Amino acid sequence: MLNYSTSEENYIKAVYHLQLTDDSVTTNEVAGYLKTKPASVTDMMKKLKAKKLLNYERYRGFRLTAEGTKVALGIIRRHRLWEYFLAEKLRFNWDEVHEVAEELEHITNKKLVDKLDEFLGYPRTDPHGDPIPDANGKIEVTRKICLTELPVNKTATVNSVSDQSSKILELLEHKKISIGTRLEIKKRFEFDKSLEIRIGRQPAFTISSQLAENIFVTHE
Amino acid sequence: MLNYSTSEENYIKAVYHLQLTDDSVTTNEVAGYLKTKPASVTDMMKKLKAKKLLNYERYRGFRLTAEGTKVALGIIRRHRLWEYFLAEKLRFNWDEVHEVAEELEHITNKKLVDKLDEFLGYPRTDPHGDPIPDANGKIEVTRKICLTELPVNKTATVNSVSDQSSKILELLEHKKISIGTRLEIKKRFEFDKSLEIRIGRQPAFTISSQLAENIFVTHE
DNA sequence: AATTATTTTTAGTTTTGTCTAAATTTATTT
DNA sequence: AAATAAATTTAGACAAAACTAAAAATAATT
Ligand SMILES: [Mn+2]
Ligand SMILES: [Mn+2]
Ligand SMILES: [Mn+2]
Ligand SMILES: [Mn+2]
Repeated sequence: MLNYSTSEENYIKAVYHLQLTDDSVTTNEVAGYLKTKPASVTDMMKKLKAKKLLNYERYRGFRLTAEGTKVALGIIRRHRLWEYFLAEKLRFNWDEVHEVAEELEHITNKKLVDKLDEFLGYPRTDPHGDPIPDANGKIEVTRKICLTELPVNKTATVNSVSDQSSKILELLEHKKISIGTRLEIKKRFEFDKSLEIRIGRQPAFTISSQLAENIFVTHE
Repeated sequence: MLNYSTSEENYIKAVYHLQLTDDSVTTNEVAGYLKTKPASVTDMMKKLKAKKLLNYERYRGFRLTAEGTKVALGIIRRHRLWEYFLAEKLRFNWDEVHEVAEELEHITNKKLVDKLDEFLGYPRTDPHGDPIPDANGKIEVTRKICLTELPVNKTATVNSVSDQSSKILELLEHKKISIGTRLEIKKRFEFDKSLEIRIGRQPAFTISSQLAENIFVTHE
């Protein structure tokens, strides 16, 4: 496996994340995601195409090749292992891990990564609930749904949260909701799409539609 | 404290290390140390002078300013904390830690470094026996001498080893010498400068002058 | 279908860090 | 004190990664 620059890696990862929801990724999407300019994206996409990491015909958008996907999963593995390390070992808050992991992920030394994985006890998910690819690049596909789609009275487990700011963290901590919390919806209110939810045997309480939209759960 | 590029940091650290033994550091010394060309060194020295990190008049060599020294100690702190982490937590061998730490040292996030220090239990020295600067940039000055200079029959403690290759590690492991080992010289042989040394009550054995030259000890 | 708007690409700069080759300065010999 | 050698700096080139502004292609409207 060849080595890629920090910049190349950031673009590869961006395309990977964007193509999860979108089948073809556009120049403007990548530019928006990385806070860079469209012209810079075009330059880099040409380079990554030349390295056979993505398919790209001009004006047609991009998708990672199998090789590109493998590279992306390596970066994501490192990113999430470091996030786990920062949260579990260094007691970082949930909203502080991402920024530092964004730098640590670019150190590709294989022994470092695999020994870190071992040291951490082979964690399955990062502090945001996202799955960590294993040393072979295999990643768990969790069929998660948005809390807004969960049927009433079906118990589900909080799997991940899409917004990762300190503002949502503050609210989630106050409501005592975290990754792994088991909960069920008792009632949905049509007027403001707010939800009445219950955790275990505790009294039910209400959460806003804005919060519910950012919570993802698994059930059955 | 401003932020410096990876490249700037590598040069700052090189000058720091070189000026420990040499009162003025030369262009060729830095080029040799960093495996770069003299012309590149001159370019960077101009830049670091402009940033007031070192004193430099052309053709006259360089020395770090107080500010430059502070920056250097920050880099060395990060380098040695990561070396300690790699050796103690990830069970890296002694000769494998340097290369990875060379990359990790450039992540300057203060919280990361200070929390790592706390997690490691505020270690005083790295796996090679070199002191780790504290969060304020204070570093212990150990009056260490080369084993070749230790008087006969004076017990001393192995403090550090200047060569950090796997070849010296192999030999030291075989001889059961490591950082912290207490030993004394029983006899020096003029012919080849070899030394007969003893560890505790064990039988004495011989080491070569080439090995002795790379071992540093403290005594009293 | 023609016009307008949006997206994407191209062309040309800029910054950082590296290099080679030539020029200059300093150090060492004769 | 010249002459020669070594070290250092300058000049000019190059690659990576970013940018702006203009051109080209595609998409959306009228
Ligand atoms: Mn990154
Ligand atoms: Mn994450
Ligand atoms: Mn380094
Ligand atoms: Mn060390």
